[in-house]
Amino acid sequence: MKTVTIGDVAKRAGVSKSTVSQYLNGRYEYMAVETKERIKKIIAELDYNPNKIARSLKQKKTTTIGVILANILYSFNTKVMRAIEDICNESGYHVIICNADDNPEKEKRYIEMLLSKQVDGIIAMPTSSNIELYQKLWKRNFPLVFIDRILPDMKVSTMLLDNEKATKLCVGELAGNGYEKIAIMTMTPATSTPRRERLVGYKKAVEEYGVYTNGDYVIASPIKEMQIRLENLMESQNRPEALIATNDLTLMEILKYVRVNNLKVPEDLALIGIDEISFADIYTPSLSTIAQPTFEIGAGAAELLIEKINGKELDKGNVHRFEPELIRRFSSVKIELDV
Amino acid sequence: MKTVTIGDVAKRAGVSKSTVSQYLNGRYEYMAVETKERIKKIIAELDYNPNKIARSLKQKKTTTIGVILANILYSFNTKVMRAIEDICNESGYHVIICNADDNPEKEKRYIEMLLSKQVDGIIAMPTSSNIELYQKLWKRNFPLVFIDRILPDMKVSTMLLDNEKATKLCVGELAGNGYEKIAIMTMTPATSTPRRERLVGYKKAVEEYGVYTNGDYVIASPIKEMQIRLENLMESQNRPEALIATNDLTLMEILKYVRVNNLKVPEDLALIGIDEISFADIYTPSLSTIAQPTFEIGAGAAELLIEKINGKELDKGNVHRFEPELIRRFSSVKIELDV
DNA sequence: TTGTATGCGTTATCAC
DNA sequence: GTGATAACGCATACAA
Repeated sequence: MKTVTIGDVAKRAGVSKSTVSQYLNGRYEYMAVETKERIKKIIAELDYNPNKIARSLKQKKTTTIGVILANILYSFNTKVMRAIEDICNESGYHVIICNADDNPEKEKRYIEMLLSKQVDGIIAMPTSSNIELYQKLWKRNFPLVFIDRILPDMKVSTMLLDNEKATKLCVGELAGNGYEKIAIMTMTPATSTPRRERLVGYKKAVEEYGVYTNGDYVIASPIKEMQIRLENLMESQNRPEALIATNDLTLMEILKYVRVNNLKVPEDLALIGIDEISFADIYTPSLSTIAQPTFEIGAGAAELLIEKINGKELDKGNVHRFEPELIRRFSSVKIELDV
Repeated sequence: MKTVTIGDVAKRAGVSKSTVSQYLNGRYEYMAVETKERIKKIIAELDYNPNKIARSLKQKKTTTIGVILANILYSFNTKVMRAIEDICNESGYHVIICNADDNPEKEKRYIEMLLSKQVDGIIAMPTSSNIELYQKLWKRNFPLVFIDRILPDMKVSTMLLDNEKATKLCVGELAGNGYEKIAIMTMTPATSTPRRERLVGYKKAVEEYGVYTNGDYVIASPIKEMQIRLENLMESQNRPEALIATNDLTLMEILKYVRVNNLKVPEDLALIGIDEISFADIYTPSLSTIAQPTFEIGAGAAELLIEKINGKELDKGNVHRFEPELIRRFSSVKIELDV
């Protein structure tokens, strides 16, 4: 598979490399129609495909970006990724995917590899352990957009849900349906931006709506311990009537518990979860959720990044909050009569 | 952000570019320990990061591969992607993600862009409309591995499920539980490899197990028409006792129908689906499924591609079949007594 | 309108 | 042990 270069095309067409280059870059203005046609023909004949690596070297532009996220298997990330790729494809960018697994070492290696590959920009859901590295990029004015997480001490443009509002919607929905004892469950570590903010939103909302809460009603736990924590909660004398799941994985755990213990939803326990899950409409009862505008978040990040790459610095490190949307179904409703 | 090059390091260290290059590539053999240390220090000082684009140009190797799939949002694809990226990361490869949406035009553009970017190899779930293009690559001996779909007239290494066996397992499980009227539902177009093979498997198995079937029991339909088709099927006088969903999306549609019509599973309709869905264990009743070894398929494709890139052509275009696994739960069981 | 020369940052081949 | 120099394939002044 010996590669055919611009030189081969030039020779065969009896013109110089520059002329072919002109042709390739659409600068037909000062070109004879016949040369144009000849070059076109030869290119087809030789099946010539320009080497973008060489082009990138010269132009210092790769039309490639890197996306660093925890794990593409998580639904939010999958959707965000798809949105990013869509926008990038429209604009002629390629995207390199990096699953950093919230592992700072891995994240660091990815960042360095991406830079070394001269990507034009990076979109990341950053861990908080590579702050200096990101800070370096940011200071160099390297195109950078964060998703879902805010890092201290640097104003990098960030796209994320209005997390406080999301939990506020949860509490509001449950309170509005007459539930007064509302607990919340979240994954640990509870230090990442969304988890932290969602808890804050809960606390504020509980106060605002005047519903009951106590320390035991806020459960932050690793996935594996959730069943035990749920058991403790539900067997306490002050058991809640309703439970908020701060993300899809947590909701799944709660549903497992519900199933094993044969609880009736919402009679025994009303539920609402942040993140729209695939089976919300299929489950019985259907599950009320707070949907994130995942597509908008991903697309927004990609659009902004591309603007930055193109030097249109319309955004100087703002935090962009996206609206959560309550999708009311039946797991959060108050059932007065037996059905 | 003026970039620091190997030349800067060389100058500052008082050596030549060649020596720095040697250092970078770990050829310390003939290098004085002190030069080595000096270079090391300078590199740290200058925060030098080698430009892999330049390196790629010279070496004709980008350590990047492209993955072309229909849509990362589909669960099978997400998992396969994650597996590929894992293996690639271990081996120092980067992966560019391409959502072709089963659109031949898009697919073609992606292939050309990837080649133009000099990727070292491509993993694809190909449409059948770019056969000539793939054939060209294959003839050039360009590293290429397919997943999930077999294309005629070229022996490209392909990783996919033993699809016939998958539906055979479905029929076997249902028949073994005493169901005798077993229908199957698949998405159209039913021409892609897995859909075609799964139908074949069904037909063979129905014969083998001697259970009843007829033309109406094989439903191939676009997603949007499935509700109507299901209604027709279930309201016919010869309604099936059990239904096989050939993939997760189809199963979702069936579950919607079940919910709307308040059917009892498995009493009114037993179910089993190919693809392990996230809520199989949470749904009531739990859902029997045939799991694909998605991780193994993705990892296998990546490993083989990397071997090919490295010229270890251990595999000459074989078709690798992966074993489906029956996960028996309750939607396929025969209930004799009321519970 | 087209050609020549040079550089992009690196590696490879030889000398020294 | 180390250095000079020529590629890699393309783009861009500037010349013609």
